[in-house]
Amino acid sequence: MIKVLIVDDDFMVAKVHAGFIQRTPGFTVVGVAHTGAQAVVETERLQPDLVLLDIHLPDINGLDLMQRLRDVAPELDVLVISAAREVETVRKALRGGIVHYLIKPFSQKDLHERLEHYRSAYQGLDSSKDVAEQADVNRVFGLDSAGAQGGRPLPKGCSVETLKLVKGALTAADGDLSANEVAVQLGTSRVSARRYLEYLHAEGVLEVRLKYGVGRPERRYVLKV
Amino acid sequence: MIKVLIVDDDFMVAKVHAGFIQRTPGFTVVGVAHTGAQAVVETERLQPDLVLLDIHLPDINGLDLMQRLRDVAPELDVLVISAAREVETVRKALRGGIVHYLIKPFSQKDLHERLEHYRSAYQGLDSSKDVAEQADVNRVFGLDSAGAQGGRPLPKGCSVETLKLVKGALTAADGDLSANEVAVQLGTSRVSARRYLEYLHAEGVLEVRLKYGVGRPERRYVLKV
DNA sequence: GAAAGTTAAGTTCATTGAGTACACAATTTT
DNA sequence: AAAATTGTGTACTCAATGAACTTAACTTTC
Repeated sequence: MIKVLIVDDDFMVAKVHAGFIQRTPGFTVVGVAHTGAQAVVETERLQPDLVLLDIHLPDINGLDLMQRLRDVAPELDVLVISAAREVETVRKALRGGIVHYLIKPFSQKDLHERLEHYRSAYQGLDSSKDVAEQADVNRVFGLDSAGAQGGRPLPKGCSVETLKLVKGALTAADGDLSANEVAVQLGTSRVSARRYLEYLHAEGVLEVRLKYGVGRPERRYVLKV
Repeated sequence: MIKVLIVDDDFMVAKVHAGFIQRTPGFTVVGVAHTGAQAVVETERLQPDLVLLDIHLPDINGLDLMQRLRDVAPELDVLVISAAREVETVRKALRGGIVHYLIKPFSQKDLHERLEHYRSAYQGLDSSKDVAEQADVNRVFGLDSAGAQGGRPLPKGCSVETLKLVKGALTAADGDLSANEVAVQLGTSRVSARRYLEYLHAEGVLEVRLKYGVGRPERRYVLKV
């Protein structure tokens, strides 16, 4: 569980963020601070993994606060959330080694994406490994060619929604599935199921095994690795 | 022209890097340093925009050196190039606000990509602008592709009133609704209903399920739990 | 070992809803 | 009062799917 501390002077905003993060699987809100002083105290006490930091605070500039928090907890990661969009502020924050800089107002989806990215990128780089691969570092900087849907734009005649369903079916399945089985499971036609399966196969996500019997052999699809 | 300082204890390596960067349009090598002490002096004297920094140095740890360089030139960006792949070293560097961390050995292509990225991302965020857009920040983190959706205050051509009606319809509905059903219920056109529904979907408020039948599948919208 | 038999893969295209471009009317700004 | 702006609708094009079909890759039979 990734422990998050929210730092925002606006009570309502802090509450909303807290609620959202609490509902995000894998994340838990361990505390909320409304001033820089509180933030330092809470960081020391709670040792969060991640701080959601608003730049605008009553007692101290958020960027300076960031340095203080790092003194208290060197392992701390910071996600800046701010309405401040002056280039100098942003650049300074970037040089401070932040996880991301979200400019208000942003949608729940934006925040959700950043949290997911944090989990997969930064946390994949933790104690479970001793040495990092270049791929791990690239992931942090968003160069993850495979992972999310950021990649190439699906062939014409395909939808993200259906693709997800197909992936889901394969993940849920214990072993391999035929196009027909996938179709039945999703409620689509075999033709559609096949479209997506072959797409995933072309992408290198799936492996195909032939199952022989009477008649033409059946193509059975399995997720790789 | 982006001024680059190379810091590497190996003379040959430094020379190779320098040659490569010199040949990269838009970049120029202003100096080379082989020790941490030299690096500090040269940084102060030459005021480079970017430092190519090897972690392994004879007189000081590269990560500590980075802090010193920042003291001398706060505007400095750092691209770490190192054979060091201990996770702790990498994480520490990331928290130090580096531009990227390239693990040796790497190809010229890798370096070239990082330089191009630096130019388009970081330099696009310089004095020419006063305020940054979310898109600018995303570019730094390599999210230039899909990230769009800048303004939260509703897309052009939408009203809060209608938005509320749409939300209301969804809340009242027991299950999911199609754009058409929402339209009929509100007395608006399907197009308008869709506008709001897709907006809510982009916001992450709604979920879309496809209902398959003959012909193109129907998008059915449900409020997320 | 060729022909027949069997089963599923692969293709075509009608169908139906999604998505877009632009026109329009009601505002607000100049 | 002319011009820009905004929220909506009309009329269209495009896209995701499945039914019906043809083709392919095997096994079995003689």
